[in-house]
Amino acid sequence: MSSRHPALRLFLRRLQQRSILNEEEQAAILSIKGRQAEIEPHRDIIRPGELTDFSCLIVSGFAARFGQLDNGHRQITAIHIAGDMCDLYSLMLPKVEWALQALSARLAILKVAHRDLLDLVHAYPGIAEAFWRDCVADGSITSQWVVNIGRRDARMRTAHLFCEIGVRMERAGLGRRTAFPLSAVQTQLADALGMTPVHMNRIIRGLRRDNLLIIQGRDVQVPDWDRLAAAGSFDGGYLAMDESWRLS
Amino acid sequence: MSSRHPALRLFLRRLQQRSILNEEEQAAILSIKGRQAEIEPHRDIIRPGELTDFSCLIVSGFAARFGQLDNGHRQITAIHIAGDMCDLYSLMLPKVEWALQALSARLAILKVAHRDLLDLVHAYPGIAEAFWRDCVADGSITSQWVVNIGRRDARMRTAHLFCEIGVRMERAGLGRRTAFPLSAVQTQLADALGMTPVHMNRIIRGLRRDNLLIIQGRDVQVPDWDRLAAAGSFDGGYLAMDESWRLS
DNA sequence: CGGAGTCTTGATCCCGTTCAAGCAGCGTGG
DNA sequence: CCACGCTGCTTGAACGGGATCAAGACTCCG
Repeated sequence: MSSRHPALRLFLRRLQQRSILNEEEQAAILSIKGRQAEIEPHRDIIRPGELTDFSCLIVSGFAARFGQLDNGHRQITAIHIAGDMCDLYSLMLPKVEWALQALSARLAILKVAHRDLLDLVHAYPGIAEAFWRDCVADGSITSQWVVNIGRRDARMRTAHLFCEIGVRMERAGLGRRTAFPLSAVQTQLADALGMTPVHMNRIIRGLRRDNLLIIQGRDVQVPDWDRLAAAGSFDGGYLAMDESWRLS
Repeated sequence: MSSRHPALRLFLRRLQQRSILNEEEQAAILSIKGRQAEIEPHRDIIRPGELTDFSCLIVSGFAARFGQLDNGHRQITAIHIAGDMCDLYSLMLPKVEWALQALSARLAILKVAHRDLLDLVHAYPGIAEAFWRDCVADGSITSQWVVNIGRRDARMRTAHLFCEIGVRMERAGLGRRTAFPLSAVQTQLADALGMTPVHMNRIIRGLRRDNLLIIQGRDVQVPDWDRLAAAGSFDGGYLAMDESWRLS
């Protein structure tokens, strides 16, 4: 049990980038109660087919939403960073269809009961709208992934993903878009981009050779943002994170 | 101006498949006012970058959400059928990032002012939740598309898409999953599945040769549903259309 | 020191693209 | 009535991006 958990500040900050919340609503968000848990890598937080009664706020680390195929292949459909309430949608559709899994070692989450979230939603219309809006933004990102995987070649795809993560990390206050931590192995990036680990490796090597990316252990650096953005023809509008949203 | 428009009945039916609405809320949905319009094919209903103040309820025909790339390539990220309020998400993020376009000739829509929808949302919490839930379901479908395009080969992908459309048409009361109208040309299906029109043609020919699909003009028939579903390893759970959702 | 996981590299193969052309249906206009 | 042009469907041939198979190298850790 914890109140005013640091992750709640991140979460509130996230919501406020897209929605306006009054004092009372802000306080209500910050007083959300949850149970913290550490998740080991490759361990499912949520298994598809289950009926859930909680959502997961990421405290630190990375998590991903997985789709799984009969033949054992997996496809990541979303990557979540600290401050994301990564399965907020399960509040509306508690029978989840997607596995949620730690991307990296050292994933810490805060499990928040649906009951508590629903109470918030019913008591504060502004919070309901903010949650709804965040679910829509999540969908916008997923749509962009469809475009990315469907119509861009491997190199563009990869550059685009690094741009997206960079911008999201920066806006979350977890780094700069040109320098941020990313603890995901190449196999997982491949699963996110719909390609094989071998090819993922070659593409990343290429990006490093061309000095578009510098990757050292868990740290990513972008020497020249504009060139990387051009290589991925990245336009962050779909992230719905600039101020133009702030109209009720 | 119209009230109790037939499309509103479809829309209400859609909402009620996922959410519980009381009498008053049902009546409120049915009394939504809108301006009907006929859209020509290849004409944008909504252009990306615009600020919208209305949403589109499809009366008849098909519409699609498009992502566009610098090189002119397009990727469809969602297909909408009659009864879909196809850009409900713009209610929360009025600055749209996606083009919305007629997929077929003979698309009729009902333009509904955001103002009216927001009034409904504020007056009836049940409607707000139903709208929110539908946005989440839309996101679930988009996630499935990521899996489909990212990890399935062309034949599976195609079979999967036909299964999805079949089930959605059936649930909307617009046909049976084994026999439904679909007015989309092969080029557009290719844009939805991230492939070239030429290859799309070959795959469809293959499915017809194997008697998995019968396509005559605008009508699709599925001689053996189970075989088609197997060919696409289709499991409709992600559509969130069975009754298990009906818990508030 | 051995083993597991990750990164790296090479060789070969194939699914899907690309380029190109022919064909069928259909509305339009001479 | 046929010629035409347009749009969508179909087919062939050749190419290439990414997959697949296989093995070696590095790092971390027990």
